[in-house]
Amino acid sequence: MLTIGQLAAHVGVTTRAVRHYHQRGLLAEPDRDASGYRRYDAQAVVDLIRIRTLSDAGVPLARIKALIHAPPEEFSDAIAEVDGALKKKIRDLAQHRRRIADLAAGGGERLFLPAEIVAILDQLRGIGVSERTVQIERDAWILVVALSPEVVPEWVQEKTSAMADPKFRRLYLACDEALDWDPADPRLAELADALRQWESPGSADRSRPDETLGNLAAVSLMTSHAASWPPAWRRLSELSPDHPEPGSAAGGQAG
Amino acid sequence: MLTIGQLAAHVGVTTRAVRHYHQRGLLAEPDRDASGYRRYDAQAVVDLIRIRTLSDAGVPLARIKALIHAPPEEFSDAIAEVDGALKKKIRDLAQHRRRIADLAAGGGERLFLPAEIVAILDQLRGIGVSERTVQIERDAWILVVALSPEVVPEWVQEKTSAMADPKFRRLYLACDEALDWDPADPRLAELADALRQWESPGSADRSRPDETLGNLAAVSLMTSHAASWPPAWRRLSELSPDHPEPGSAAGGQAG
DNA sequence: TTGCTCCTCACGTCACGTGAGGTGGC
DNA sequence: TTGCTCCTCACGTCACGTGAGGTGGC
Repeated sequence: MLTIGQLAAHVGVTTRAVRHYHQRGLLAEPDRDASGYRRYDAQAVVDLIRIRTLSDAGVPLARIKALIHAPPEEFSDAIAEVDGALKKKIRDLAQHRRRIADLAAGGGERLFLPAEIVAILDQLRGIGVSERTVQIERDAWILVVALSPEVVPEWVQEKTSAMADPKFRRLYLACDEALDWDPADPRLAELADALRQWESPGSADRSRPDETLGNLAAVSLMTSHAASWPPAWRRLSELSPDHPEPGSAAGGQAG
Repeated sequence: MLTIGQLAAHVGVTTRAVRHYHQRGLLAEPDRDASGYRRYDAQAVVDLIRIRTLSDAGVPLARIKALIHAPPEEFSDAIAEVDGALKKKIRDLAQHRRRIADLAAGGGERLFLPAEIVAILDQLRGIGVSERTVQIERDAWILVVALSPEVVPEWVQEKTSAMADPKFRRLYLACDEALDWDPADPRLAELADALRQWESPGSADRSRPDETLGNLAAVSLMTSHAASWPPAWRRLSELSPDHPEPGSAAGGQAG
């Protein structure tokens, strides 16, 4: 016969856990000895290991209580279900390992943006765009993805084909340099003109009305986001009334 | 700018969780709009995803709070540690899958007894011992393993070599048949004589004092366990004063 | 006698869940 | 006007952990 401490130690749980299982009605209260101590037989070891095996597998105590007294068929069905849940949990944990690895790798844009957009940001870095501007572009994309995920494929397409145009790349770099200019700087007007003159390579292929309607929400979102832009860019935006977002992720425009 | 619902939905958490992170100081409280609603920018999305990635990986919120403001080196050290914990958790879950599979497989003695003892029990079943007697033997072993694990290898050895002796096997089966006899049945005295006459094959090789001292605790344990035996076996025990446990797991005796 | 185990309350913990009661936006 | 989202308390949940205060066994 075992004391509660011997039972608990052998099964690898605390005495508090054993008492908790008594309280919840999972494990039968054993007889007491002369001094009121609980005395356990071998069956209690078997019962406790069963309880622990299920509990360690993630089964809630209330469910374990029901399963203990369930017919064999219901029990084995439940076990199959628990096994499926464990498999899923293992897959999830493997996924979490990949995600914290992304976290460690420099902060990991992969965590909060789809791969195509990460590729665009890397391309910007590749042509020499400053990290500050890349961050502004990144933040714009994050908001677009969060609020209007349905426009993302189209916008990515436009941005990608724009990036293939050397003129666009030059304009983007020019906006990048203008980041800290005085809003009264006369060169901003020139830059605004150049932006207006640049034509998106893909823009001729699309039907205007669809695009306008589809982007309405996203454009208004970008406009509110523009509040956090540097002064020079806000001025640039005022100088280009057709283009409310000079440095944004919005399709076909330099930033 | 995002409302709390939009932010939460995009990151895949509840609004309650976001407010909880504000309360715990993990996520900065953003500015409010005219009607007192929280308004989030892209950085909040980034911060929340970071928090969630760590939390999903099992890092306590208090630790996440410290890590967010930690230098990069401490951060990556912590990530490595978290990754190790995840690896361990995955191994543990794989182990739990194996254990619930044992549970489903007929209740699984493998769960609460070492393999060599399971083999002994299966051998008993193989020679035709009743399931009731096997259960008594099983329960005896469970108590021995729990209370005196150090004697187990020796007792297993003795029991295994005894089982190789045809005379022992016949005696064991005889005790099995005697399970429900009347305690006054005269055949019990004959059986007790036969038990006394049987000599363990390995007993001549051992030094008596060592054995006696080493088994003292276990023997007294078996004696208390004997209280749960059927009446005929208790009588058998009285008739064999040298052998207090006729049907027990104790080395060298028939059961 | 000392240290260890056992006993029974009963409050604490962790990361939120879940109404309760009320207001703002479309 | 209706339904949905937002707001702030504040108590509830799950599986125990952790003393508090006291007694029994070696």
